Amino acid sequence: MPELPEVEVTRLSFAERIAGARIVSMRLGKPLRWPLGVDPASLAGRRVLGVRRRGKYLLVDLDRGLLLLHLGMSGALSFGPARTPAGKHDHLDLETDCGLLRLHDPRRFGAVVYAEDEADPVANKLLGGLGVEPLSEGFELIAFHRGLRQRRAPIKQVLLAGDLVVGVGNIYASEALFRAGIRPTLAACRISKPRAERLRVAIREVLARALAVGGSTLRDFSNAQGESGYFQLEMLVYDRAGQPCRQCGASIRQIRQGQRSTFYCPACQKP
DNA sequence: AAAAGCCCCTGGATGC
DNA sequence: TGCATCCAGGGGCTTT
Repeated sequence: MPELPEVEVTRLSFAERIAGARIVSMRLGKPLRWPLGVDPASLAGRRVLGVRRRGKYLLVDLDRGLLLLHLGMSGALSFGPARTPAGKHDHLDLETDCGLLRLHDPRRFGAVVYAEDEADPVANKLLGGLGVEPLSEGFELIAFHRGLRQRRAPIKQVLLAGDLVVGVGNIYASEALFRAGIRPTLAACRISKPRAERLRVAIREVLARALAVGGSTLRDFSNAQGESGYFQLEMLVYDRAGQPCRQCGASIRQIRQGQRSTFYCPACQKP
């Protein structure tokens, strides 16, 4: 479910409302990807300062320590008045005096991890190897092209790896490569500087557009206010195997790369 | 160092 | 209706 736009949309939908809230209690459901790393009861009484995002992680800053949240493949957050008891897939309930922050995650690839600070070994292990933020000033051509040049793997998989640039997942990798006219199977090191610039711009535009329309809701994504996204209506290649390219009419192809589906137009995207 | 595979887990869609 | 198989928006870890 959640790539950078969905995570950011989620953050924007509750960050201001939860800022300043006092934690009343914390309840965990079934195990997520990693243990919390602290006694949940010890967080009672702490104050939430704000919510930041790094890649696909949300960082909930407390007056002491922080919580790292990851939505994995099927996670979604909600924040508001607690109106229903925790369901079988609600694996985090953070009760505050401003509302209940709840993580719903059927597949449990998500995570809730406590760290004293970002230098904490636990936090560093998760955040330390992350690449540049694609929507930041720091995402510039020279370093991006230099990074691509030292990778022989297919460009799609380099984008997904997240150590060069973060936040680009399976949907937006296919979408950005289509907009850049680049075949997903092309070795990253063979992308010329002008094409790298096209790709850089395409990544920014696709992510910014998805963010602006609330992300993509394929199955069940919704932000912390329960609102769904609409980028799926604008997808040009993802999940469109066999359908005509919206640009040239050729049949969209689907292939497997690293056990993930990739979609592209054989005519518009050059090897 | 980089790349390729393997898992973690549940549920929905599809096929027989 | 029941059951088996495949697929899904991620990414850390282990092995080449």
